[in-house]
Amino acid sequence: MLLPVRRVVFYGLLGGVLLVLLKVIEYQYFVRAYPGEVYGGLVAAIFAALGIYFGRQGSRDREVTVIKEVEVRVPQGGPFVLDAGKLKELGITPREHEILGLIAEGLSNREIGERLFVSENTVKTHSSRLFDKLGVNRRVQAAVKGRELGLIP
Amino acid sequence: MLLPVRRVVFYGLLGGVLLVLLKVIEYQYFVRAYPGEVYGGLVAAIFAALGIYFGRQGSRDREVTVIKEVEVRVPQGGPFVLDAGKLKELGITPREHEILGLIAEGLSNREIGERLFVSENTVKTHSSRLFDKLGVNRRVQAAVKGRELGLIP
DNA sequence: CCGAAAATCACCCGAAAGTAGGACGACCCG
DNA sequence: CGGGTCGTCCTACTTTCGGGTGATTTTCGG
Repeated sequence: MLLPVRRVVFYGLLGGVLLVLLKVIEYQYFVRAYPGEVYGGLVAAIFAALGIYFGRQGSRDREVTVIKEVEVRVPQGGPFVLDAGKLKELGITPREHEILGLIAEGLSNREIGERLFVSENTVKTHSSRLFDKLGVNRRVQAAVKGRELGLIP
Repeated sequence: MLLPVRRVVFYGLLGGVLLVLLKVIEYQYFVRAYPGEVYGGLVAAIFAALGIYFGRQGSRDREVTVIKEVEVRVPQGGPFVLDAGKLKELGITPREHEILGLIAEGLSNREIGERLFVSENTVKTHSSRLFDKLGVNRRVQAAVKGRELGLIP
């Protein structure tokens, strides 16, 4: 979109050009052949059209900013540092650790399997062993404990 | 805002009135006193102004919805403060909130029922409605979202 | 290269979780 | 009073989880 000032200038120039143009053809046959009302009407129509065009142009992308606030809550509190020692201490393998993270995000075994391109059965095996190592028997508890131990954010 | 059809009609009528008006004053002194260019310029200016005005009118309330992401950092270091507004906003009842907390602790439905001295079925009903209100369909997701929204520690 | 650890997959079965619908009493409020 | 919300409980059904057992394949360090 052009700047308002520029448009005004452009508009003025265009108007001038048109007036000149009309004045030129005026001496041809137009105005002589038809009464003054046609002349006025023609000018009126042209400028009305131009006015509408530029008027719209000027307000085309005027934004009525409707603030649709989407809260992105960031549970901050310092950057997460993984407790690698705890992992080794509990004998948790990388794969199991990965699955722990996905469990804590609320994914089902099926979804985890799809994301990691393995079968649901595999996920179950991993999570089962993970639960053993964490000493829990439910995935929510695994998530809680994993967070407590600093294994996941 | 007027309807497009209506505006066109109104516009046409207004144009006619103006033409008539001009024709009337034409026989007074205006056109006789000034050359035809002034006449044309006048009409042009008037209609250009009208065009701009109505052009803008037509596109006045077109709104562009801008989605603004507002990051809200949840204070995590300090003591937990419950976001009671969120509770009301989501229509979560006290009982449902209570159950959300127990779910996030890793309790099973049966255990929750025992702790609250209600049947497991009741817990299921509550949690089911809770999931609806939170827009989730698994208890782990409920726990995650509940924490994100500041509903639980 | 060999073996242990890790990762993969399968099958079964019971328990838990979740879905869908209805029902009923308590309470509050216009 | 009627209507709305809340809490409670139920049946019936489907899906997901968790536990157990066993087996094959990858990977990687010694």
